[in-house]
Amino acid sequence: MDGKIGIQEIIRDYYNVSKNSMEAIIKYVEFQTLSSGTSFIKSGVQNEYDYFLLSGICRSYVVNQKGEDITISFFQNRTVLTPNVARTFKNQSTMTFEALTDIEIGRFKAIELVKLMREISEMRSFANAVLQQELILKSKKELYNASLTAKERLKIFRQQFDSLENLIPHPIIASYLGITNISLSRLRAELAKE
Amino acid sequence: MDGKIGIQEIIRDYYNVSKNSMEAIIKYVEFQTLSSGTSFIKSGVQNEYDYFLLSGICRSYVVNQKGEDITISFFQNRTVLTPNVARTFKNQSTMTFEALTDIEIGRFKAIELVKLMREISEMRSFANAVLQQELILKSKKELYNASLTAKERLKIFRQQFDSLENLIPHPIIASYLGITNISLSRLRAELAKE
DNA sequence: ATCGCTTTTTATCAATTGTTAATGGAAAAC
DNA sequence: GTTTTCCATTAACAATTGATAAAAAGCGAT
Repeated sequence: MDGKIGIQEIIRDYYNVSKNSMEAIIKYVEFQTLSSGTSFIKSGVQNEYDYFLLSGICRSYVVNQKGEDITISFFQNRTVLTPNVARTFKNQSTMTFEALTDIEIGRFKAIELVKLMREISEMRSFANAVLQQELILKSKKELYNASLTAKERLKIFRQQFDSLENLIPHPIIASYLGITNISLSRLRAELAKE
Repeated sequence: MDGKIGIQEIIRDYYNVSKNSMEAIIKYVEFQTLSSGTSFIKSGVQNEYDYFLLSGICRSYVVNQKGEDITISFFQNRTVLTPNVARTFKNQSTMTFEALTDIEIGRFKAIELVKLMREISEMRSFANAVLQQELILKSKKELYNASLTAKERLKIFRQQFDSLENLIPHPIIASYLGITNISLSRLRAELAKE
C-alpha cells in the first residue's frame, strides 16, 4: 500500500483539506513498519511526534501502582493517534503506545504541524477537528465508564472493536474495561448464556 | 462585578486575543445569576449554548443504571465549561450541569462562535485552546483514574479543589472519585491518622 | 441555647470482586 | 505427531467494597 494515499484518506476523514495543504504535511511524514509487541512511544520518555496509523492495531496504556498495565485506548486502521499535546506532560510522554499486531505508521514532528497551522488556515481546521474528535471520544468513554455496568461496557466494546476479543490477550481488554481478566471471563460466560 | 471584565479575563487565560475580537464575542453573551441547586443544562434536552463561569462552583453529572448520579467534573471560578460539542450527542445534552453554589454565568450560542471562528483567526485560536485545555484535563483525569488508588485520587482532589470538601455534600465528591460516600468517609479517617 | 434537620461517621453484615492456583484447550515449536 | 507454551476458564478462598441502619456531629432557625 502507498502510505501517502493512506494518509490522505485519514486526513480527509477529519477535514477536507486541499491537495496542496495535503502535500505540505505529507512532506514531513516518515513511514515505519513496526512488528507486533513494539512500544514506539514510551512513558516517561520524550516524544515529539504525532502519528497516523495506516494499518494494524495498537493500544495506549499506563502502569498503575501495583505494576499492572492498564489499557487506556485502542486504535485501529486509519486514524490519528492521541495528539502529542494530550499525552505529554513536562516534555515526557504520560503513556506507552504499543503495537498489538504488525502496524504501519506515519509520523511527523508535532512542531512542524504547529508551523503549518500558522501558515495554512486549513491546517488549523484539520488540527482542530482532530482535537475535537479526540475530546468527543474521551467524553464518550468517560460517560460510559460512569453510567454503565461492566457488562454493558463489554457489549459496547464488542460493537466498537469487532473481532479484537479473539485477537489479543484478554487481560489487555479487561484493564480497558476496568475489571480483571477473571471478571471478564465470568462476563463472557454470562453473555454466552443470554 | 462587571461580567464583561470577568469574561475578558477568562478568555485571556486561554488565548490572548485583541480587544476587538473580545468585543465581537462579548456582544453575544447573556449574563445570568443562578441560585445553588439550579440545573441549567439538562441531560436529554437540547442545549445550544457555550458557557463562561464567572463566579461560584458547579458540576456536571450523569445518572447511572441504578439511578445514582455520578459527578463527571467540577468547575470553579473563571473557566469555560465543557464545550457544547463535547457534551452533546444527536442534538441532546449527554449530561446535566448543576450549580453547587450561587453562580454567575455568561452564555452565548455555540453557532455564533462558529461564525466568528470563520471570520476571525484569533477566535479559531481561542476555540482551539479551549478544546485543547479540555482534552488535557480529561486525559489527566483518565490517567489518574487508571493508575492511582482512590486514596491518591482524594489527595489530588484536595489539591485541585481546595475547600470543596467542606462546602458540598460528600456523596457528590465520592461519585467523582468513583467510590461510595461510605468509602470516602473511611479514606478521610485513614488520612486524618497519617 | 435548644430544637430539628441534614450530613457524616461508625458498625455490622452481605455481596461482589479479586487472588491464587489448578485445569483444560489451542496454537506454536520441535 | 508430540511436546511445550501460552492463554482462558473454573473453583475455592480471601479481601475489599457496598448496603443498611444507627449514632454522632454540624448547622440553621427559632
